[in-house]
Amino acid sequence: MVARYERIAEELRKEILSGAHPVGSPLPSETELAERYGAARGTVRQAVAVLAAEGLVGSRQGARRIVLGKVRSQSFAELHSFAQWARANGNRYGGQVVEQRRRRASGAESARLGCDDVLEVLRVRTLEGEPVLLERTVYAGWVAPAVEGLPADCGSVTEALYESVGLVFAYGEHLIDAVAAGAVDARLLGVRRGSPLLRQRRTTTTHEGRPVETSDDRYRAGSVAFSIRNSIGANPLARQVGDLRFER
Amino acid sequence: MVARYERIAEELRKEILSGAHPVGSPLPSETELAERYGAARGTVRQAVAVLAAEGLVGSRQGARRIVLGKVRSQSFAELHSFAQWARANGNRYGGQVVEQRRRRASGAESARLGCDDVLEVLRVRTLEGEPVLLERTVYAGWVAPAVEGLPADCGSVTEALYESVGLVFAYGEHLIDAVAAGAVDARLLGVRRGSPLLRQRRTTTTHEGRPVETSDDRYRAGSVAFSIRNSIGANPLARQVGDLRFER
DNA sequence: AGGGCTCGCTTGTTTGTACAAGTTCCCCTA
DNA sequence: TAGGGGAACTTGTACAAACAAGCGAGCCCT
Repeated sequence: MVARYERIAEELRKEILSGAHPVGSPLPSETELAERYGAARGTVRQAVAVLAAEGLVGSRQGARRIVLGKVRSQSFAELHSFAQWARANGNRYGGQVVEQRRRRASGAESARLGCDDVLEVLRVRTLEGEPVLLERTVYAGWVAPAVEGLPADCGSVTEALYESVGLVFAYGEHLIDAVAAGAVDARLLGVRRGSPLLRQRRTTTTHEGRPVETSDDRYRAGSVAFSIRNSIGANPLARQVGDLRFER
Repeated sequence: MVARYERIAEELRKEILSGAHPVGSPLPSETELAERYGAARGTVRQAVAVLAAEGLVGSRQGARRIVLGKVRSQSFAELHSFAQWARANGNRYGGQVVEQRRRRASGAESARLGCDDVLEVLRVRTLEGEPVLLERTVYAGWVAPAVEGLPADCGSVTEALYESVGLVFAYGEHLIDAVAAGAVDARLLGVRRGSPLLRQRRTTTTHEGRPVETSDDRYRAGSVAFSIRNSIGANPLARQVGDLRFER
C-alpha cells in the first residue's frame, strides 16, 4: 500500500517529466491540487515536499511553486550500490574480487565499525567492460561470514547480502575528494600513476544504526561524476577541510 | 521571527552535539518531546524532520528515532559560498580576481544561462593564506554590471551581491568529479601540472528559477572534501556517467 | 509614464484529532 | 529453554481549521 501523498507526488512528477508543466512555469496552487485529487491541503503539501527534496520544484512563501528541472536524483540504493546504479542507467557492469582477507581492525576502523575483527576486500568494478572503480571495503566482523560466502565475481554485493541474510543498508556517510592514483590503483584501473581519481569514502549502517562497512572507493577520472541539486533550506551536502575523520 | 519547530530543532541539535543524546541512543518519543516543549506533535515532527534531513537522526516506523552522528551538514549558503563556509568553520579566507572579461556565450552556456552576453571571471580563493580553490565563473549578462562593481579582492561575492543588488542564490545544481591540473591551474594553485584536483561544476539560479551563474571550481587535492549523509528515503545525491551535460 | 499602495492569492506555521502500521518486550505455553 | 502471542508504545498518514507572512497584479495618483 503506497501512501496517498506518494501517489500524488508520482503523478505530479510524471506531469513535469512529460512537459505538462515546463521548466520555469508555475505549478498549480496547493488548494487547486487538493481539490483536483480530493485530498486535504496537508497531504498535497507532503507530495510537493517530496518533489522539492528531489530538486524538481522550488518554493517560496507567497508565490507559486516553480518547476526547476526534469532530472531526478537517484535513490539511496543507487548511490550506495554500484550495481543498482549502473542497472538503473542501463549500463553493463561487473565486479571481481582481487584480494580478500580477515585481519584485526585498526584503531580508527574499530571506532567506526565498533568491532575488532574485520574483513578487508579489494574489488574492481567495471562499466561497459572498462574498469572504472576500485573498492577497498572493510566489513565489520559480524557480516564477514556472509560476505565470504559470495562468489568472487558477484555483480551486486548489496543485493546479495540482502537476499542471503536480509541485511539492509539504511544510512550512509560519504566523504568525497580527489587523490592521485598509487601504483596499485594505476595497475588495476589501467591508468598512469599519479593520474587523478575521484575518491568516495563511506561508512554505512543498518536501520538500527549498527555500522556494517567502511569503504574507500576510487573512480577513474572522467568515468563518473556525483550530481547534487540543492536549495536554500535543504542541505544534503557539506564541504570539509582536509582529512579530519577518515585517517587509517 | 523564527518558527517554533526550528527553535525546537535547534535545541535538540544542541543536546545531540553536547552528548546528552549519544550516538546510537534513541531520542525521546514525539509525544514526550511535545509535552516537554508544550507544542503539538505535528510541530515536533517538523523539528525532527529537520534533523533527519541533516542526517543527525534516523527514523523507522514503530521504533524510536536513533541518533546517527554529530556532524551537521552545512546550509545551502555554506555550500554555495566559499566565504560563508570558511567563516562558519573559523578559517581565515580570501579571494583575488585574476582575470575578468565580457564575451559572447557559447552554445552550452547560452542554453544554461538563458542569455547571449556573459561575464567570465577567474578567481583564486585562499584558506589560511594558502591558495586552495580556482573559480572559473560565468555570470549571466544581467548580473554582470553588479559583479564588475565588486572590488578585485572581494572576500564574499555571494554576500556582496546580496547587499549591493539584493541578489539571492536559491537553487543549485552541482556536478563533482576529479581532473588533472592544467598549466594555469597548476601555476595559480601552486601544484604540479597533472596533479589531482577536485572539480565542482555548478549552475545556480534565483528564487524565480532564473539562472545567475555557472562555474567550474577546482580544489587542490587534500584541502577540501565534500561530505554527505544520506539514508533510505532521502536522496540528495546521484552518480552520473561521464560528462553528459556540462560540455563547453 | 511612472511610482506607490492596496487587495487577493499563495505558501508557511501551528494545533488538534483519528487511525494505520511497525517495533519492542514481556509473558505464557509447549 | 525456545518460541508464539499479544499489549503497549512509537512513528507514519490523513484530515480539518485558522492565522501569519510574503508575492504580484492591478489600480490610482501624480
